[in-house]
Amino acid sequence: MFSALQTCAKHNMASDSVNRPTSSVNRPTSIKDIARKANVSFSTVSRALQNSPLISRRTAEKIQRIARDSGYRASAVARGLVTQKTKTIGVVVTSIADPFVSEVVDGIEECCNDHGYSVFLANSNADPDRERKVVQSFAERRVDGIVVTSSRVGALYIPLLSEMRVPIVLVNNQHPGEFVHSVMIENVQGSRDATNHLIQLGHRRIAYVGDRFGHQSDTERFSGYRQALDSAALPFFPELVVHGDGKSEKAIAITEALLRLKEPPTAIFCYNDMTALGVLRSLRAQGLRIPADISVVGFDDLFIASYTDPPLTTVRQPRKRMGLLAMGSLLQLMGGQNLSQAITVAAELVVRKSSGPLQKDRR
Amino acid sequence: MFSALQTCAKHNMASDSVNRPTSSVNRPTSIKDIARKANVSFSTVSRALQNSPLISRRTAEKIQRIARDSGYRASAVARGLVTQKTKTIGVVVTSIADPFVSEVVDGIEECCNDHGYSVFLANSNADPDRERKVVQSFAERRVDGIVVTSSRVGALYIPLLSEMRVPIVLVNNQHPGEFVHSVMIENVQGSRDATNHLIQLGHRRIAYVGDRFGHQSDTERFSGYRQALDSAALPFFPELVVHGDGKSEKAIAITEALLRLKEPPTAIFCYNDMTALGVLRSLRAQGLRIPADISVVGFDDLFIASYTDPPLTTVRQPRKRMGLLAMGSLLQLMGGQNLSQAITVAAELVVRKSSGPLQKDRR
DNA sequence: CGACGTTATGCAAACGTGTGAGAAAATCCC
DNA sequence: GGGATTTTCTCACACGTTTGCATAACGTCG
Repeated sequence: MFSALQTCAKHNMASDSVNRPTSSVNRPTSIKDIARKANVSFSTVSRALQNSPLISRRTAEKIQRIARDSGYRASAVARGLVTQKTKTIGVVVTSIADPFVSEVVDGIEECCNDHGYSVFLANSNADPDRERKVVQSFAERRVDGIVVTSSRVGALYIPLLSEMRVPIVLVNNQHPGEFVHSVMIENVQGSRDATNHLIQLGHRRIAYVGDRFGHQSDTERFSGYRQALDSAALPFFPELVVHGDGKSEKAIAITEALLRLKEPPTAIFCYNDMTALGVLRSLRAQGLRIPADISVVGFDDLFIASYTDPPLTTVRQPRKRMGLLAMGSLLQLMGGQNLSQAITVAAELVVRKSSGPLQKDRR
Repeated sequence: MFSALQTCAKHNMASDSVNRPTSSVNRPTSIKDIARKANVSFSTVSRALQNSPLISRRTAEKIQRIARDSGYRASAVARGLVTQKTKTIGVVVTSIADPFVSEVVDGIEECCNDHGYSVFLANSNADPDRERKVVQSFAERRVDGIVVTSSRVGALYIPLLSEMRVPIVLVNNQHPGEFVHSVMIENVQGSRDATNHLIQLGHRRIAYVGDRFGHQSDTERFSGYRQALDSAALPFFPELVVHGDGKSEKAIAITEALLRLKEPPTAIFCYNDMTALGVLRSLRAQGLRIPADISVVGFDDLFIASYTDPPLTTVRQPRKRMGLLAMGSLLQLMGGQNLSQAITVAAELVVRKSSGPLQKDRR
């Protein structure tokens, strides 16, 4: 047996030194090249570069110098094959061009970079098929973990999660469910704060322009609006609640309809800033002064919110921090810890110039 | 020799079947698992899954069925190791949260996805050190190509490029140089069109609010502005040219100074939309009507441009298309083709409501 | 019936790294 | 000075694929 192994080894080495000179494809310098230059075996090189205590300082320093001088970069793919860890995570987003998403990704990337991970980015375009394909590609890449942002198909991940054995964290997902880990904004508290703010300014007829009916975040924000009305003992007017689609065009038509009511609202709380943008434009087109004639409040605090005319009062989602938190959870999960709780993040009311007391006199 | 190989093989197989049951780490199913289930060698499985003509239809179908049923995903990392192609590209951006950048990345990602590539995303935060580290990490990952967006340190890549042998494409880079491939917006043409537009509206005193002095894109946009004045035989007033920093706060102060001139401009052409945002806000604060009293034109056509009051006339950069083009070039380069030309993309004037003829009478 | 193509499959060598086991060398202790 | 111990390094295997080459199975033809 022993002699067989010997022969085997010799054969390997022979074929090795025969093959080497024919490397016309110009591979990147490998650990073997360094070993040859340093006159040690390549496993010594491997240990030296990891600062293993098994290697003497002198040898280690010599090897490290040679490696540096010859611009050697250890292959992460070879390392990943043997360690079964790629130090890689996959990020699935609906669209990276969405400003909400891109800031979350900013946070994720920063955290990854600090911990030696690289991030694979993939758009799903909100298409479940595409989303499935993307996750499969992550499976082939053998990512160590996955973050999914703003997906509407969280349920999809439950079977996938059991199939590929990597942790998944969802950010602002539609149905966070119980099987997966998630980071969520406090929709209820945020919109309660926003509505309370309007109530304190003296408003009694406050409209809510929502997203499509049935979407979880819309339901939650509406619920915060109701809670604020109730705890102020204000009446709820069903005709002041309208469903949009989270975009500004639709909001324009909706606003016109609201203004045509016998008793129009004196304030409009919007599902998000994009909706508020449409509302603002429509109000201006009608010649109304903001906030003297009518107040507007948004949700998200997109970058644009401080540049509207007047600057928009809105509810801030700390997007980058949410990305950091998601990645923090993922790191813990990948480290084998078993946290089960979903993280929620407080939403912060940002008061600007689009909300104020009603001023009928000056009309 | 032959018997040595035999022994070697037997040894391998023996150790293999001994080790297998101890796999308590729960690895993903590998090609060998499939081979065992299908009662064929694992190389047959490999060929069957690639639809190699060497495998009979019957066997191939059987294997494919088994693979599908057991949720097998071939390891891209193992494949990458042997093929020396990872089907992976690296994207370096200054900040993914920048709306310009994120749309370029959107285009890149789309193109990658269509061609079976995955994208590694990394922020450089405009820090050259960080940028170097990021590229080194890409080198370790053995990416097949690199795209860099909006970097100010293009020169950095020339040595790096020769060290790691992968093609690089730059998008809107500061100094595209001659050694690398790039996609650039037509700054000169774009700002010439914008300035001409103002001239045709009857403006004679047109200010230019630039970026920091010395930045290439600023120099080019200023040059387009000069060309338009010259070819219309209009005088050039140095006092109407001011350097900002591409952000809106600075633009506010600059605008105030411009209005304090003995003969203030009747139109302001801005280096970018962010600058224009500051200009608009400042003009509004002074009680000026736009465009009746003064016209404003931006550059970039950020999403926000159509939501300002009034909507901003600006020059569009087709960001997503630039991403697609960059990735298209990269695909060709990775395919071994040797394109040497830099791609330039036409900028398109988008006329909205912030520009118009002067109306002194109605003041 | 044997020589010879074809076709379908298996074998084994890579790819570049990590790592446990053990050999060799150096050092120490009595 | 010889064995014990420590230090330093090497061997060989593994990770999960792809792929050139060998070969077995199966006609086909002279």
